[in-house]
Amino acid sequence: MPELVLPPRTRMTASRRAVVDAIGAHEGAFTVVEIFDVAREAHPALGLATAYRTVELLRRTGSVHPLGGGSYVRCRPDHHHHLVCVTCGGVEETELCAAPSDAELRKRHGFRAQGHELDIYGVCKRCA
Amino acid sequence: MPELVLPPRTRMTASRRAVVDAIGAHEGAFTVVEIFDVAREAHPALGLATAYRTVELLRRTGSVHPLGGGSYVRCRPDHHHHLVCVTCGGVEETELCAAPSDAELRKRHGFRAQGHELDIYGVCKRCA
DNA sequence: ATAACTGCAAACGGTTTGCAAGTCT
DNA sequence: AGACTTGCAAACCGTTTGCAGTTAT
Repeated sequence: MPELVLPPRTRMTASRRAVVDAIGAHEGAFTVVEIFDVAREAHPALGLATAYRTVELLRRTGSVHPLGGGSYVRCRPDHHHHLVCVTCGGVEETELCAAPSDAELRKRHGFRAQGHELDIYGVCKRCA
Repeated sequence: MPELVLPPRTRMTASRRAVVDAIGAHEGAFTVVEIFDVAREAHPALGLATAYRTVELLRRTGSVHPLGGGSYVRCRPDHHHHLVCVTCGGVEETELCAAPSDAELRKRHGFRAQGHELDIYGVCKRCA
């Protein structure tokens, strides 16, 4: 289970607890607004700006990863991808990640995604 | 070479030509604003809204694919991904696609992406 | 002739920011 | 006390839309 960690010198307050717990309980990709709606049930005074700020803190520690289009996923320790150089054959790892959203896969294919593997082909820095 | 095709009942005008040509000449991922800037050199009267509308037309025919975060790629005919069911082992294809942007890979890793392969694992519709 | 298309400017919606009040240590 | 955090509302910015004039077929 990946941990959801805040950066140093930050406090775990009731507002942040609500946001972190909502993310921890969520399956698959999420948007800040989705998390906000859930977190507000536990902590009705929560403001949307605080939800955005808390997700940003989690992103800084690498606890969550933006997929683009406003959606995020919790990062898993074993979740990384490969940059394969077509010139020298070298393989490098990257934590950069993007994949079709769970919602889109569900809607278009009835498919419930659990994880993915991504290999990117191109020319590495040394060969460029 | 993937074709850039407009939907039926649409006209190929000078404005659209400029946008389509700019996309055709572009390598890798692009944003609408980037394409707009290039297309406007060929057709200075071009409006930003028309650039957005034209990219949307190309998306409808599957000629380009949104990656999220506002960036797009031209779709290639051989560019599709796999949905692998962890229950029955079946493999389904999808045209849904997302990958880290070329710009991000370049900035973070000095890597020049050319293509990628993506396998998504989960539970298919029949097994759900 | 007429349905499609255009640029413009205003509207929109998600995200960020400034700030004065409140809270944790 | 003092740094950190909050919710609010205003600002921001990329994108979409309404519209009156123009163009392709």
